Amino acid sequence: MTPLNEQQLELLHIQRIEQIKKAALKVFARRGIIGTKMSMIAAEAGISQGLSYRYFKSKEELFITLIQDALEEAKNSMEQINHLSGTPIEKMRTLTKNMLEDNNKQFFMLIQQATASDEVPEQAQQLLEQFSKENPIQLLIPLFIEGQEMGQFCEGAPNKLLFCYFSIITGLMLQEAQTDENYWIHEVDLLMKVIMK
Amino acid sequence: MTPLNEQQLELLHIQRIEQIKKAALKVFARRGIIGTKMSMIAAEAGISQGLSYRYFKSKEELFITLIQDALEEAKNSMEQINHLSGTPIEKMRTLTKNMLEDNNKQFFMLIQQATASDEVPEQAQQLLEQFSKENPIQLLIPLFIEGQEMGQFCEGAPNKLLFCYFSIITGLMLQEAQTDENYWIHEVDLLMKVIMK
Amino acid sequence: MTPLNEQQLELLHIQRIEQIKKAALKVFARRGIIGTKMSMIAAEAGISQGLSYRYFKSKEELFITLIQDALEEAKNSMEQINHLSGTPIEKMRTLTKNMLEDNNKQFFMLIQQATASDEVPEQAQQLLEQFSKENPIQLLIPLFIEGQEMGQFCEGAPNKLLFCYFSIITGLMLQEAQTDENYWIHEVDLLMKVIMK
Amino acid sequence: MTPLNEQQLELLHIQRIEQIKKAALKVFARRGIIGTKMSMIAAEAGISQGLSYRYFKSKEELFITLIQDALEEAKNSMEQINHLSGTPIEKMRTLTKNMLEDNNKQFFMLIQQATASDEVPEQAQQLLEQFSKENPIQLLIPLFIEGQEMGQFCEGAPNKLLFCYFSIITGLMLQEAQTDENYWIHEVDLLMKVIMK
DNA sequence: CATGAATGAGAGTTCATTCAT
DNA sequence: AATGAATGAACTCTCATTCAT
Repeated sequence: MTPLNEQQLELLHIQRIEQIKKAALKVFARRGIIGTKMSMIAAEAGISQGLSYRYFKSKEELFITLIQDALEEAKNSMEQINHLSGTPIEKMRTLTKNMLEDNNKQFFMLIQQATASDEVPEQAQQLLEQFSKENPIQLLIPLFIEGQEMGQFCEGAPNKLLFCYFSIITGLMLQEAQTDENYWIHEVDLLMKVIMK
Repeated sequence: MTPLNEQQLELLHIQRIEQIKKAALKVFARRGIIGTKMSMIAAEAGISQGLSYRYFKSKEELFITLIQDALEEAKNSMEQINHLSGTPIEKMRTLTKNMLEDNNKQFFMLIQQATASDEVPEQAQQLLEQFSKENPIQLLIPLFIEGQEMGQFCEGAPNKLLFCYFSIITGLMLQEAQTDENYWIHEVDLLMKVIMK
Repeated sequence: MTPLNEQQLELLHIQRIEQIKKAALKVFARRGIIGTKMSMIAAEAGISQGLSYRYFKSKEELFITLIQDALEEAKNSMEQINHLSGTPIEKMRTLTKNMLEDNNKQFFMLIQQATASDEVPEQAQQLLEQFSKENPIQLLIPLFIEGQEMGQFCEGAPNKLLFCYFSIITGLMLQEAQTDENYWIHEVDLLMKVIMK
Repeated sequence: MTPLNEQQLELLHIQRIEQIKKAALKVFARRGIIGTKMSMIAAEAGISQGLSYRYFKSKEELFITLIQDALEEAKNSMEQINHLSGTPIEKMRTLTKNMLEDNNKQFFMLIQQATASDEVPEQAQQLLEQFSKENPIQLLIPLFIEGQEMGQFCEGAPNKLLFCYFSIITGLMLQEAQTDENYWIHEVDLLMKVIMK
């Protein structure tokens, strides 16, 4: 039993946190905060019931942490789109595929669960509202205008079109969430019809 | 010696049931079956906690009853569309507006909540599966084909287009569900873009 | 609607009380005070749920009243035995048959239920204790001694024999209570073996 | 890293179950299933309200388990009587003393409570009915006949005599149940008079 | 007087969180 | 650090009692 040095302990600590967060994300995304029992997360992570509490003060804190991650991830996705190369359509297609990917889908679902429920912790509520105010979706507007000017995208107020576009994504994910399938990732072009000419 | 006659009692009975169902629908639609406490429904209906149990054996039974109503309503909407007059586009527009109306929106949300959750009562589960099998959405396919033949609707497999179309509706409702606004009902035409040429 | 005069009202009042007491006795005797719902008594009496409360302040009061009646009845049975004619054995046989009769059986069961349960109202508890102290069973002791002197009854401490005798009665009633039969009333002599030579 | 090894945990688990069953038996035997609150059992066992639910799914399951134990115990008592040595009278005397012992008395009372109540869980009902059908009391009949042939027991249909005999036991226990005394265990011979010549 | 709808306190049960080991 | 047993607040549901009609 050689004691581990500080660095190794630190590493283990981080790994544990990630392990728990990953398990929690999977369960929260599917079942929401109320529908999720701490025992489910523990089972999913393969640890004991009490252990999560060494790393997160409460179920709420764990949920809030994940919401933060999810919003950050969402923001990143939006920001990075402008660094891609290609036409507006190609960029949107890439973004769409990215969102429908498994990992991001869980983040997306988590946000959806949180947005749709009245049961989210106060602080998560605030993060969501702040996100909604910052509205990173706005970051896509220049891209949209460019697309419209190029004649690729259809006419209309860009923010409305975008809102509509994200509604499809949301709706599809909810359907898919039940089936564990990844059908629509192959039908991206159909989804994009709503914004294309 | 009964102060009220049978007819009056029967009427009051029905009114109470409707009152409770209305309150329950509102809360269930927003919060799902687990997130909803019977005390919330009672408060919403302006009655005491115990009273609901004179009219519904349990929270589950109340929920199942509402799911039944919602599915019936959905089926009716689909069936009646063919009795409308007008072009396929006009018919779809009517259906869409109908769905986005407040009352139907709540039914829609309820079904969404039930479909998305693992915690629904067995019987509700079965009703949803049966509905899914019957797939009343199929009723719209002839309309779609007609629209495509008339050149109003875009090409593509009708069932995919329909699925996509309902995903938008779902997504929009979820967004709106939080705000109690009725914004998109005014933007029906934008939503229909996805199915139109 | 000729108004009834005071006497008639008084009569109705008494009849109602008897009606409720009779129904309550039947249900209490079988199910005990906790196992009995006021709605059961109402149903048995063929009246509405609320009506009992015009005649008895509470379920407890109704129960206590019946305990009083039962104890009184028991005392009477014991007292009257000495006014009967016949040998000690004949007297005991008469008493036994009397107890096993349907109406008295219910009183007996009620007392048994009350004695055996910890849930009886305070006041009922006191009545039972007082009865136990007065011990009307003692009234039978002279009869017993007479029987022993006549060589009809077996030897032994009369109070022990009596206690044992009543235990048989109790036990039999409990068995019969389940079956609604009146079997043992025909086997009185077997029961009496315990006290006879 | 588990502080206790598996064996120790297993042992603690069994001890807890026994602790809860013992407390529950004591309370159920006195108050029946309805009259018993889970909080009473918890208090009697010196544990918190929720803990019982780690070991028994519900109050009903706990009750059923105890009924099973009680019936098993009863059956064993009957079966073992034939393995004893001695005359029929001596055997019955042993059985009687055994039944009046404290632990068995509680089992007996539990069965009595369950038989007398309409509120027992379905499964407990079935166990009781099955026991009643198997009728282990029949096991005593050969002993009885032997006793009659030896001239120790009185004449008469053995099953009637046995029923009568058990009624005394039942009745006595009910009396004693209130007092926590063990008086009659010293007066076994008096009880046996009913079956003896 | 009589009804039965309505109330609300209290019981059974679950589960987030704590704690002994 | 890790386990899982133990706690107790909070939720669903029942039923004695009250009250409008």
